[in-house]
Amino acid sequence: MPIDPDNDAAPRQRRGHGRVTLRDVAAAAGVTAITVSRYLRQPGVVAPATADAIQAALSATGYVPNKQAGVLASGRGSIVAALVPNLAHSIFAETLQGLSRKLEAAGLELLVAATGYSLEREEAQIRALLGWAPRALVVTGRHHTPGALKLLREAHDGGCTVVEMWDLHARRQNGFAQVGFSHRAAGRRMAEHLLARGHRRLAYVDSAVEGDDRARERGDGFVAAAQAAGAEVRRLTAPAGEPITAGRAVPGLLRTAERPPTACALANDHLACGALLGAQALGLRVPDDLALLGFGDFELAAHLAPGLTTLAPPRREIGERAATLLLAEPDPAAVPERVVVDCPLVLRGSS
Amino acid sequence: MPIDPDNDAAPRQRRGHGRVTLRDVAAAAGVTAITVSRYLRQPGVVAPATADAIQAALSATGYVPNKQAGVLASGRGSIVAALVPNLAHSIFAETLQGLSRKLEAAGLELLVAATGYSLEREEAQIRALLGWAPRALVVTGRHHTPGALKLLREAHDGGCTVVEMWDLHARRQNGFAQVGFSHRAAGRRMAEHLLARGHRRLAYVDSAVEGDDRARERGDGFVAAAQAAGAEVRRLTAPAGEPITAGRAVPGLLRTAERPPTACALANDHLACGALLGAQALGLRVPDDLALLGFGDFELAAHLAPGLTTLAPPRREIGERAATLLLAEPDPAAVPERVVVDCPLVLRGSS
DNA sequence: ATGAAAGCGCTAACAT
DNA sequence: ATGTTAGCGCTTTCAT
Repeated sequence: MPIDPDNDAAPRQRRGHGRVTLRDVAAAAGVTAITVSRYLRQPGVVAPATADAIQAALSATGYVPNKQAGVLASGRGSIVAALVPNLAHSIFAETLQGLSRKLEAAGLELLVAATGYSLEREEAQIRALLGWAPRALVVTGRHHTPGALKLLREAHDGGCTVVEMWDLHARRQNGFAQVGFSHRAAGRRMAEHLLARGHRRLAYVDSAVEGDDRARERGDGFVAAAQAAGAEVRRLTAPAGEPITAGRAVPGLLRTAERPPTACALANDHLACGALLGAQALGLRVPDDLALLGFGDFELAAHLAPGLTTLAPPRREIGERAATLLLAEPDPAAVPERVVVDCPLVLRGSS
Repeated sequence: MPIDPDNDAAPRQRRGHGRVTLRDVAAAAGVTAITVSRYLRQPGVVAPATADAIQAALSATGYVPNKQAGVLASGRGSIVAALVPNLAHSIFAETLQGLSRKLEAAGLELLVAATGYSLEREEAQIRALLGWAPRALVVTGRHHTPGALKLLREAHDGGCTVVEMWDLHARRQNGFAQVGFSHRAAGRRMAEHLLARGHRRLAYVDSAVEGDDRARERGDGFVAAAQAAGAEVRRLTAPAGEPITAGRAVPGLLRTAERPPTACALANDHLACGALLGAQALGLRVPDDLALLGFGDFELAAHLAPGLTTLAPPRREIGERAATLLLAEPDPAAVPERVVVDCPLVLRGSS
C-alpha cells in the first residue's frame, strides 16, 4: 500500500469518477496500462511473471473495465440492440430469451426496447439505440417508417448487422438479414385447414391491438384463401381489453349473423382460448357447432378441453437464429441471409 | 457542398469509423463542435441564427450522436441494467415491460440479462453490465453471491443506484433500494386462507426449478404458519418439465398419501392450473375434495372452472416502481428507499 | 514482450 | 453566445 504522493496540491479540475482504471491496475502491477490491456484481451502474450503480477493487481483493485472507453477506442462494441412490440408478450419474451441466451454465450449484451406496435416509436428507438454503435440491431417485422429504413440502411452500411425477425420479405426488399416466416402463407394455411375440414362459412377475428402488421397479414392470407376456394368469409375485430375476456365475447358476436360461420380463426391463442370458453358458455359444441383455430401455441392451448388447434411459431428459435445470424456475419459485403423457419399447424380437438 | 480539400495524401493511420461526427456537423454549420454539442443539450443557449444553421446541418448529415463518447466525457450515462431469472417468464417479462416504459419516457435505455436462477451467472452478469457504467442496476431478489454483493456495493458507492426487486429484506440488510413484498408473509397468508376455510391437512408444492428463492420462502412461510396452527402439512416437489403438465400430476401424487391433504398450495399458477385440471381428470371435485391455491394470478387462472384462487403480485407495478425509484434517487447519500407493494389474495372458486 | 504517443468523439472547465 | 484546451479510459499504431 504505497502512499499516494499526489495528494498535496489544491484539487484542481479533476474529472475522473473515482473508479479503478487500467492505469491504477498497471501501477499496482508495476507495468503500464497497455500491458494490462493486452493481458485482458490475450493473456498469452505477456510474460508469465507479468501475468501473475497483473492478475494479483486485478483482484486486489477489483477492476471493472470501462466498456465505453473500450468501444470508443477500438470501434468494436459488444452491444446488440433488439426492438420488439412488447416485452411482456409471451411470443416476444421467448424470442428475447432465446436471443439473450445465445448472446450471453458469445459475450455480448442485450439492449432492448418496446415499440408498442408504433412505427414512429420504433424510429425514435432505432435512432437512440444506434447511438451505442451496436454490433447488431434486431427489429421486429419488415415494415418501418422511411426514416427508420434510412437509419437501418446507414447502420448496415456502417457495419452493424441488421436483422428483421418474425416476418419475411418475399424478395429481400430491405436488404437486411431476416429470420421468420410468411404470415400471409400462415393465414392461408389456417383457411385451408378449415376448408379441408369441410367448412364453407369462415371468419377471421383480428385483435383490437392496432399496428400488429403480422396478424393483419395472416388475416389477409386467410380471407384470400377462403375466397379463392369460393367460401363465405367474414372478418371482424375482437373487443378491446384483456384478450381472453375479449375472446369470450367472440362466439356471441358470430351468432348474430344471419348465417353464422361454422369455423373461426383468431389473431392469437389468447383470443382463441377465450372464444373456446365463450362458445362453451353459450352451449355451443366445439368443434361441431363452431370450429376454432388459434395462433401462437401458448401453453394454455393444449390444456383446454378440447385442446385448441393452432399454429405454432418457433418463438424461441427465432431469437436463437437471429443470434446465430448476427454472430456469424462480420462481412458487410456478404448477401444478408434469409432464414425461413417453420410454423407448423398443431392439430388438437377444437377443429 | 464544398469539396473536401483533404483527400490528396496517402491514407495514413485513420481510425475513425466513417460515421458523421459532431465536427462534421459543426463544419457544415460554420461553427465549432462545442456549439453543436450545446445546441443538442440545451437548444436555447445558442443564437437563433446559429440554431437554424445547426439544425440544417444536423438533418443534412443525418448525425447520430455517439453515446460512448458522450458518457465517457460527461460521466453521465443513460443506461439502466436489469437482471431477471428469465426474460420469458410472464412475471418478469411484465416487470421489464413496466420498467422499460417508464425508462423510455425518461430517455433511458434498458440493458437486460437473464440469470437462469443462478447466482453465479448473476455475479458474472453484474460484472459485465457494470462495465457500461449504468446509471442504475436492477436485480431480482435479495440473495447474491459475496462477490456480487461486493460489486453491487462498489457500484452503489460509485453513484449507481442499485434496486433489488420482487423481494424485501426484513432490515435493509444490503443497503440497496428495494421494491417488492415478503414472500414468507405471502406463504403464511396462503396457509392462513386455507386454515380459515377449515382445512387441517395441507400441502405445499415446490416447482422443480432450482434457485427460485422466493418460491422456496413462500413454502417456508406456508409450512411455518400451518404448523403454528397445529395443522398437518407436507411439502413436495412437482415433477420436472413443462409446468402445467407437471401440475397435472400433482393430485395423483397427493392421493398416494395415507391421509391425503384436503388443500394444496403451489409455487405458481401454471402448476396450480395443471393441478386443477389433473384433479378434475381424476374425478376429484375442486374445492370440495381438494382445494387449490396458486401464486401469480396468470391470465389463465381466472378462466378455468372453477377459477383459481391465487395471490396476485403486482408484476407491472414492481417494474414501474423500480423505475420511479431509480429515476428519483440522484443523491447517493440518501437512505435507499424500501417500497412495499401489495400482493393481494384473489378469491375464486378453487378454494 | 513491453512501451510511448496519439486519438476514438464527446463534454467540462476555463476563457473571451 | 461562442471558442480553446484538455481529458474521459481505453486501444491503436509504431517503436524498441
